[in-house]
Amino acid sequence: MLKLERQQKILAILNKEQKVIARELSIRLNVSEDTIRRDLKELDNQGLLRRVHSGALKVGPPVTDFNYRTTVDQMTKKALAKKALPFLKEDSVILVDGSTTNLALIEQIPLDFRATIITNSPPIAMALANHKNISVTNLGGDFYKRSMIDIGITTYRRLLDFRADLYIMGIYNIDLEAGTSVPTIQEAEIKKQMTRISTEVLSMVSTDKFGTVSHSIVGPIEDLTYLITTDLPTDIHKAYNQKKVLLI
Amino acid sequence: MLKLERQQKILAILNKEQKVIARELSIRLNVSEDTIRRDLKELDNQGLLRRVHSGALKVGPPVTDFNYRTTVDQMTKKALAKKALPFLKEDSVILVDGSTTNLALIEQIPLDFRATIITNSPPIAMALANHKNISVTNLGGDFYKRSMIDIGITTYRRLLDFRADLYIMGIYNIDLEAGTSVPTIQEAEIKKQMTRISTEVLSMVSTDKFGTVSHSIVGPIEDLTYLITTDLPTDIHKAYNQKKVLLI
DNA sequence: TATATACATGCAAAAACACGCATTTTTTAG
DNA sequence: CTAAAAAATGCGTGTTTTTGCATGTATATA
Repeated sequence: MLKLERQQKILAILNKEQKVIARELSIRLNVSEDTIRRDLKELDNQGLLRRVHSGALKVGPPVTDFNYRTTVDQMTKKALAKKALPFLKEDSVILVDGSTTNLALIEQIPLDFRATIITNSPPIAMALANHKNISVTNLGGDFYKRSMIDIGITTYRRLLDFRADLYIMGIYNIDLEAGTSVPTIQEAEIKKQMTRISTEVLSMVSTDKFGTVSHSIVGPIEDLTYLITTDLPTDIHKAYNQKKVLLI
Repeated sequence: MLKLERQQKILAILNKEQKVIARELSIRLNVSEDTIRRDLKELDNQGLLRRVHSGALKVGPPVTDFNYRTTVDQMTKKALAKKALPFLKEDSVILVDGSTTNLALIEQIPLDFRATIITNSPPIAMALANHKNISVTNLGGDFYKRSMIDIGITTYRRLLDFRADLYIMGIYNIDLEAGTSVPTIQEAEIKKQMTRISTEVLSMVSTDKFGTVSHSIVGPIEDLTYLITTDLPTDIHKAYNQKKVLLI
């Protein structure tokens, strides 16, 4: 059986049964569990399913999915946010895209902080409702519910009207060679453009995302000005220090 | 059963029943209490529920004063929403602006309803996250936090690109002679434009808003196609029936 | 205070997993 | 059509995750 054909079948089964179990699939499709695991990993990178221990789940519904996207717990996110906070300069223009980690950062911003924030993420705009001195601009566009962000052509074109001092990029996957990547091409395009119009780029990354690659490439590591991490193994730390990115 | 699947089930149960008890869950989900406890701990770390002795409680959405701006109680809003719902046609393009009453309506829409919804209200977009058959477009613009809507020139200009079958207008003030009005001129301009590009206009109004006027006029009563009300005094009812608006 | 219940911790077994490597299959180039 | 290259697959090995249980501790309720 062809690889692609098999993966289609997996998706079909998943669509019907809401979940799949690796061991079961290896029997039903007459291949080894390793092959199934490899398939599931690829499909997960393409955002077509959600890989979990022993199998995979159908993607969505969006709200739960949005909450569950990262396996990282609130503690890690808060730690990252705390380290990133000093890089937000008062009275600057900050571009923020959607991710639960970015949301955690936004929630840490002092209530009297002065800045202009541009975002394509409605949850992030709403989280800033109580900050009197932050003016918020929503980019708008086609609302992509799974990530709770606006994407598409109109979002892209709106970006042409802006310049930002700092872009806080939400990271799905990061790899030393491949750079940063995301499951959908629309998201990748938006992130590329956001990078282009910003002087500096900051990203917060939890350890488990290192060395993972997804379907659509956003850009090389060099695009990042600051890379905020916690508990990074020394070998990875060394490797990234070669690149011209400020590792925090 | 897959771990994540189980955790999703716990959240679903919690969402329905407001609280869960560890011992109960271990029976309902066929796992040991230890496993349930571990699940609850993880979910608590992710901030998805609040762990308490013997079980867990539902964690409400973060409260903003936006939720309580209007004096009208949730009951009235739900009653209005129920009356308005039949006017939403499947497969139509619906323009919705921000208001707590409109939000209540959106929340009543069946999960499988098919439509295109355009809005300048992030909360409304987010409320539609679970409706698979509704495509949502965010207008974007300057985020006006007090009303949680996007306003300003860019919002206005984005509206030039759209046509809608129905515009659901949030009402601040309504008066027989003065028509509908809002506190800020920006909101008025947006509402005017939304009216222009829509075939029909629907508004839900609670009794206390009748006979009130605000700073910026949106338009005459005749602009409204449908006016949804409850418990309207007969004298007001009669007066409005003179105008060519369908009073419900 | 007494007693049952809930809890944290450590441990062990089973299952699932990642990784390297050899083998097979498919694709590409000549 | 054939040979080389690339990709996909399966297997062995060691590691990680998940789960349930046993033990001792903490907490609630009468």
